[in-house]
Amino acid sequence: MAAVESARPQAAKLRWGELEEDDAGDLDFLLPPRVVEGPDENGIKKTTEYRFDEDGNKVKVTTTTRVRKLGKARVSKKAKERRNWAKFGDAVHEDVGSRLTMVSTEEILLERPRAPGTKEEPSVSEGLGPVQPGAVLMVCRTCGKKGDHWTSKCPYKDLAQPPETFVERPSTADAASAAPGGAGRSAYVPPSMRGGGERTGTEMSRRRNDENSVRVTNLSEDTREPDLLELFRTFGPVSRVYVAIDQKTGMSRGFGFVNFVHREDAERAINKLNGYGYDNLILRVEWATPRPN
DNA sequence: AATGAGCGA
Repeated sequence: MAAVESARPQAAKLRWGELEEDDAGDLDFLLPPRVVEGPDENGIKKTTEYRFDEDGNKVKVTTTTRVRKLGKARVSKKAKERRNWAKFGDAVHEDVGSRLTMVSTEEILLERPRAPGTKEEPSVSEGLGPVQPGAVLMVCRTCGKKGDHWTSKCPYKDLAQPPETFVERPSTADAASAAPGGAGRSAYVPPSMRGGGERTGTEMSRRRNDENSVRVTNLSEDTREPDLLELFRTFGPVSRVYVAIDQKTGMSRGFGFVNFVHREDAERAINKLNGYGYDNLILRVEWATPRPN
């Protein structure tokens, strides 16, 4: 660095990036200027320039390039073919060739818990008689009843199939998605649970339920709940799947639980899948012992 | 080898 500065004091004014220049760079003024010819009618451009090579010898460099004519982009055969397709969709009403790209007007409906602008939970006080102030948040997550009892005290909590008499409880999956925010419980339907129909009466619940609970261990670390569901649903309606996740790492802990609506299905699943090779590992499938609360 | 999270007065 010091040597450079003493030899060529003006280099001190250069920024570090400019110092990266080839040493000969400073002597460029000794070279003839660059000459560019063309491009001619064929798009051929010739450039003649001079530089110093690494040994300090003057070298003449001529470059010939073909310049693509403006607006004459190369189009692949396939693309040309596509241009001859008959117009379809919204483009059938367009003049041929007027536009190659159409803006889609297709409506895509997104499911969301509550559409913006709609009101939240109906007020607790409506029609429920006297409600303790401060009890507004007391909504049973099992039956949806407000201001009456906590989930843990729900009279229906042990019922596999909640009675149809539940207040404000949509009885079908369709009703659940058609009335976002209106029901007493979350209207969100996980993707794997959407599209009701077949599943009537076997509603998957996030709620813990120890009925017909099957413990699955020796799961590979990338087995997720949908995978478990796929595997076990062939035995009958599954009310819940759970894969234990390490809260710190977010990784599977290698075990999970599957709850069946019917005990016989659980039993068949255990008999069939215990010792079953899945994702390079041998599954262990057994009855789960209920966890103490 | 291994037994789940959330959701509160």
